Amino acid sequence: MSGITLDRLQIFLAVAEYLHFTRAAESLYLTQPAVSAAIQSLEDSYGLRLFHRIGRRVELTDAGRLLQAEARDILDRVALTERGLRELNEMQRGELHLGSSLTIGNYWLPRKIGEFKRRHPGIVVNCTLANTEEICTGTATGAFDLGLIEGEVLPSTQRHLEKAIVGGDRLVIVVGPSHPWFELPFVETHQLSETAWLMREPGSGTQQRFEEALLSWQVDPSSLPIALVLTTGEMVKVLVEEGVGAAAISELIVEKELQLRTVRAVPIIDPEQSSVLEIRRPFLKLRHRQRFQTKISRVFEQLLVSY
Amino acid sequence: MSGITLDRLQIFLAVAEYLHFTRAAESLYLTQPAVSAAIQSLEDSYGLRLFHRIGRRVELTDAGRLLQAEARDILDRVALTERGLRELNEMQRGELHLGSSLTIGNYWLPRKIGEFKRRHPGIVVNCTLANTEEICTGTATGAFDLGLIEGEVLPSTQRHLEKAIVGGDRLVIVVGPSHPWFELPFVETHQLSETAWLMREPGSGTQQRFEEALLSWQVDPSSLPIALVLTTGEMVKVLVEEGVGAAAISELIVEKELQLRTVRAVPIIDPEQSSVLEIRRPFLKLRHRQRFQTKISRVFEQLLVSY
DNA sequence: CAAAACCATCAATAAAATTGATGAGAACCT
DNA sequence: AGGTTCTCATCAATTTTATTGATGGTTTTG
Repeated sequence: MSGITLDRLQIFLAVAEYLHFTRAAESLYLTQPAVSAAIQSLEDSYGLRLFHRIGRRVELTDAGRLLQAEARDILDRVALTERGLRELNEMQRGELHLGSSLTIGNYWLPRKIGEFKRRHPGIVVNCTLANTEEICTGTATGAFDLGLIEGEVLPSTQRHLEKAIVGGDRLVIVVGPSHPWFELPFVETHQLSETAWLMREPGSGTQQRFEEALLSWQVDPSSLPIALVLTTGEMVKVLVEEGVGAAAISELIVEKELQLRTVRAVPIIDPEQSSVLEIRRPFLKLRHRQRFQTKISRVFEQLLVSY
Repeated sequence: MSGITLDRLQIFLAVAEYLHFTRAAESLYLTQPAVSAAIQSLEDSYGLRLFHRIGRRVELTDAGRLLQAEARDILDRVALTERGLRELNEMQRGELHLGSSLTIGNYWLPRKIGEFKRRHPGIVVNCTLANTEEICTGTATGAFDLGLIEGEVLPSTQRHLEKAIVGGDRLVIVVGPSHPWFELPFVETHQLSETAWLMREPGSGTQQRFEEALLSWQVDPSSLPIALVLTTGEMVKVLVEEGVGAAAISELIVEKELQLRTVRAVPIIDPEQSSVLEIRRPFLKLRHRQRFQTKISRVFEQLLVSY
């Protein structure tokens, strides 16, 4: 009895089109009285007539013509909105906000994103590279749908975040062609302090993991002669190629260089057990515990763990 | 259970505004479960979530933000349509939203509104006084049916607005009875710097126009000794009566005082041409270019330009 | 002038929204 | 920590609303 509803507008439009209550009713799979009632409630709400009932013919009044134009507009708008929501759900469009730490973002994630874009070209993927700390807080506050880090989760955000391993890499000890180790089949742990080292800065995940590994091999990290401290893996790589020293670096960063033999990954051997030592490092996927996850985010997550 | 309805959009918007189901329910005089049900049926219809439920906090999702914008648009449209229908009925009820700058609103518009109310007593006239900028944006966004300003149209809104001159006023130079100029037949432009001045603040339309006029008379505005800067014409008027100094002020504001001879409007003469100088200023009527104009608005507009 | 077409009306039914009460989970406050 | 409060989800019952099928009155048509 009260006011405009979308159903009534729909009915009104049908009547305005056919100028015929019964036919309009049929076209909407309704009965004729339902249509009459709908039109009447519109008319009663505003104290005017939308149709002239001239005998058994129906014509639009001025008010009816006004409403017809408006109703079309409104219903079009609603249809557009529905389509927008549906598309959002069916992943024909939408956004995915990723936050990733540097190594993952530069060397591991691009393939995943590429695959995702291939399957869902309509989705805009927005990937922010930052340090672990920023990825954790960003994921906790909702700036990112998913976060990817190599290191440990920032403790203050741990409560809000769910983590899972989605991959990993190895740190390898690399040297350039002019380095004495380049031709050696392997190096033993106690030899590590016999060369100059290129290091990442202390805060970096790579550096932390490397020192952790050294300790587990009973090597004192401070016994290694440090030639230079650099802030990106890129710089380390180039200087290793130049022969400035040895470095621990993600295998992902030097993949091409290893193929081209401009650097070599020297196996490290534990002399007591004669076993090859490896420095493995997990990649963590972070997600807010409670925040609702969009379908897009779920699908991407699926893709991350799939291979 | 199915699809969009206007009621549900209304409910959704309230929740999106308050980010609080219970408060949204109260604001609409509903119970909280009704609100929950409405939101859920929207969410279920499209298989997505509109709100993050994080603990006891509620946040909009991307989909929610999309819907919020659309819903506002749709409901605005519907409201406009409803108004249009009501007003079409007869001009016996309805609303007219005016936005006006201060001088016009206080001294010029009341007569117009009075005349309009005499002819159409059933129409509720709602007149908002604000500065030029707010009138422009309000008219552009549809908060006002018509806007009235003295100055220039805000550039960022110009695209949406249609302007027309509907009147104007003159700025007059006034002094109180104790002022030396009170008895002079006229004052020449070069004498203007020989008295203290009461000014409006720099942003005001009156002040802008006055300085513009001074420049056109080859008088440097900064050469005028400023006694006081005030934020309303009212205050300026009273202090001029007290003899504190001279001021440029709309003739409309001092109409009664001129009659009572508590202030005098001193003619300003260009000494070279011996001609009386005037500061005229147009009043502009603003209207949205595309938005549907109600009958009431059209009628009022007619009245504005009629005399 | 009868027959058909058409919309309005009505009582009965079906559907839907709304309510009030309750529960579960998280945040807040000692 | 532990109790309290806040908040949204859920549920059965109720009220409101929409729809139906049948019918009646009016106008057009043949």
